Amino acid sequence: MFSKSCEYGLRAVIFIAQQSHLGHKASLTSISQAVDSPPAFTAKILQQLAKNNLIDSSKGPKGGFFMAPEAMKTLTLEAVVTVLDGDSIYTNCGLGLKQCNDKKPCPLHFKFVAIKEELKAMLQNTTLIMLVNDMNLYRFHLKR
Amino acid sequence: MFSKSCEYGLRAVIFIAQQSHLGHKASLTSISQAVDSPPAFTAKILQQLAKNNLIDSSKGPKGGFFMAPEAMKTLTLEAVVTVLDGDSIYTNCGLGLKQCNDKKPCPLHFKFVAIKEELKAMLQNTTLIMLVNDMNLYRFHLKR
DNA sequence: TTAATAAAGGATAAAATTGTCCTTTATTAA
DNA sequence: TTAATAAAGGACAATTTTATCCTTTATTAA
Repeated sequence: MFSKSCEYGLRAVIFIAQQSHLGHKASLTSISQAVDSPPAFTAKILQQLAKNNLIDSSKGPKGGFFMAPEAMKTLTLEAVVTVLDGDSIYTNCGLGLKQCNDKKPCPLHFKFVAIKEELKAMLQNTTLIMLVNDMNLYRFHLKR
Repeated sequence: MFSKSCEYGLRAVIFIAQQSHLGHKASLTSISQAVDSPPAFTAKILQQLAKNNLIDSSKGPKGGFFMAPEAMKTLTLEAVVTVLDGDSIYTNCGLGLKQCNDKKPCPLHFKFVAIKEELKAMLQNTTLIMLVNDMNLYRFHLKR
């Protein structure tokens, strides 16, 4: 479904949101341990997210990755996925046709549209603060 | 969503079904032209499908790939996807956790379950004969 | 102002996926 | 029985994705 980059990125962002909600910055080391992802590879992913302003970062001692409380309310999973994997999951043809739409559809076009819309809606409607709140109510996991 | 192998494979199988419904065998050359896929690569995919008995093949002049009318009624897209990509799309965790289920879920587990079930149902409920019939009623495309 | 800390960034490396080429095997028809 | 045809199969090549390592830059606190 998603690339490894995107899987690690989503897990990392959720962890960062959780920590930020507690008033803590998260270091690369703490993140890759918390979500069980390769540190150096995770660093690249976090760089990308920071460059696109989905998360904040600061260098030096007491530095790390974090999110403003405001950002947590507006940042959606869809934004994270779009930065890391592009919008191909929502927009691309299920059979891989370059041009596939209502006017010129593949045989599965109309069957896929509904599913892809649902996926997109789910990701668009889920903000990081929602997940942080969920995780305070229930035991959810970010590793293994 | 699907691998290239699976995209090509699905397109090829649909074309083969279409041709078989007309009483024709489809050669590798005709298939890769009809669905715009790399011939040698497509050959490997068709080999896999034939070895798993999703399609039939015969060598020599007048040979090619084909499906029995019976098979067309029972073969589903899900079977094709499972042979080429495995069941990871339906079963794997959206965040890439090795163990993610109702008892030990990731934060997105319950949100993903519905979507993955819908995708699986769609593929399971779509037989090749259905698509062949659809394509006789409406102009659907298998290339570009 | 220096030492320590931590992210940013560049250069590679490993692995997986995608893709090609060539030989072998089976089948058909002349 | 031979020549032509077409899939099967093996070996290899290119590309993309995943992953690592090392240097640079910024920040903090002593």
